[in-house]
Amino acid sequence: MQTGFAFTRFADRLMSVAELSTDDVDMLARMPSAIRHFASHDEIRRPGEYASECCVLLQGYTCWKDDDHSAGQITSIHVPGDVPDLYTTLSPRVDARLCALGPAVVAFVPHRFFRDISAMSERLAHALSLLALAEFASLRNWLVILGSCESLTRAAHLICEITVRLRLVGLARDNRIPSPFTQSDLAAICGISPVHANRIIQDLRRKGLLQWQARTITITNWPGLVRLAGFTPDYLRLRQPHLHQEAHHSELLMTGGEMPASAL
Amino acid sequence: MQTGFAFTRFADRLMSVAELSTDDVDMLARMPSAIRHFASHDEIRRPGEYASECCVLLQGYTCWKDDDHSAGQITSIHVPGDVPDLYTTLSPRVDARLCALGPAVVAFVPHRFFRDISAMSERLAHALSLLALAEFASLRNWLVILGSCESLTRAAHLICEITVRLRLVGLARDNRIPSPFTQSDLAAICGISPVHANRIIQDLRRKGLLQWQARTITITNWPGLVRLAGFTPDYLRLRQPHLHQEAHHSELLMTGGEMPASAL
DNA sequence: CGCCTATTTGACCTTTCTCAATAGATGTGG
DNA sequence: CCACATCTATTGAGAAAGGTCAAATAGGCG
Repeated sequence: MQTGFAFTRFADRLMSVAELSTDDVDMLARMPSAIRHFASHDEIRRPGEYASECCVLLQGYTCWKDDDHSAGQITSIHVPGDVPDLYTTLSPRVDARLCALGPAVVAFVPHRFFRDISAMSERLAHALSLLALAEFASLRNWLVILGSCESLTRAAHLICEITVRLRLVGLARDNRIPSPFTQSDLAAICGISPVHANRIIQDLRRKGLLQWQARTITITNWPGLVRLAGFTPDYLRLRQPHLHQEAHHSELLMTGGEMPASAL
Repeated sequence: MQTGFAFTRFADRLMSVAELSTDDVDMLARMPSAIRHFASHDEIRRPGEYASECCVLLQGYTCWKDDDHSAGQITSIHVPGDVPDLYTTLSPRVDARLCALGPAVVAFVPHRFFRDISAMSERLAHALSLLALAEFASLRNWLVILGSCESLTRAAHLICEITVRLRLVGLARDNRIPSPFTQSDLAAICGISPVHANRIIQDLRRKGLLQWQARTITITNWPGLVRLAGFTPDYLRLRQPHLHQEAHHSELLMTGGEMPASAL
């Protein structure tokens, strides 16, 4: 993951769900931010806090973690460009724990900024709404996965989703994604035990779908992974610019040019 | 469940998350609505639809159901006063199936109404935001339950949640809640097979926690059910009016006067 | 009464968990 | 650069939870 100006990943993310004008992007470019670095498993937000700014993730991964019910279940993960606590602009109380999954770089952006750009551009206001709705839809989709898929499918789906979301902001162009998190982290996302997570990963390796070494996951058979996961990116509520939906999806799901849409 | 004017349950629901003035309530009372009745498992909204009004549930239960991944996993259920598709005011596209769980009565209220009251009352606008956030938090909580609890706990938690949510809008004052849905419906919520759901319910009965007959669940040991479920209503993001948090919770969790807060 | 749907039961199988131990990697201070 | 401490990954074995299939039973309703 390479560094750009603070706003660029966020702008990419917004444009993945809504169309923006160049004026809008210019406004985003004026995003004020205090940049902080976190080490793996550092706590970025804690339950009960009152936030006056939002966290725009610049590099790495973060997740919302719930500690209440025994296991530290992870409810969502975030990639660069995401704003995990965007909802605090509506009600500032934080009700879960935001943690870094691996080293992470975060820009703290005052709520005021989001209010200002919403007031200045109808289009940006709408884009922010869509971003929030996309997170809602993602959460619902993950709930479906947890409720109705076995663990192998869950893990495969997770890796597909991370890959596609990274691509949306210009990362993971090859089929390699950074995996600075542990297998236990993956287990906490998928709702399975760490031991079982390990067996699942070995299974994915044995099936020739991916490798996981040196803190990097290399997907060696993307169409196979997509098929195993039953992955379709509809739920990400992506804008489909100038493209028929199927064509757009196949583009996202392609491994770099070799795979026809029929692979779905 | 008894019928009132269309807006009353909705007003109760809003007041469970935010304080409203009498003016605000008067505005709600002018809610225009087209009332429709649905039979069990009827489809109220279907994926791909574009909504121009919201569904305010008046009587019965509804749920969002996802058909994509094999089993028809249910992602959330709603009680009277809830507005399952409130988010369509931000983006009208419906992306799941809204179904009646048992006979249900729904008021269709134009988006325009919600926009109008938001424009007229800052307080109401905020209340609507909080309502949306509460749904988000509920979803996240349910995801934690699915990811980290075994099926007995899931079912117990579900019944606790339904009971408390009914109480918020003045229903289920005794420890009886209507259960017009099938055990298969419960299974689709808890992410388990219908056969297993049946065994779980029998388990709850055998433990003396509840009865389920004549389309009614009678909770015979509320503190026991709460303890088994590890249920705490924090995630519902309820307003705690004039009460210390613990006191408020114990009030909600009480069976009608006999149970001290220490039961938690 | 008879049909249809929902609930219940039993048997068997698969998935997943837990516990416990081993091996590998990473990082730190000497 | 090594030795040690620590965290992470891996493996095995036994047990628990949950799924599937099939059949029997019980309600509800025309």
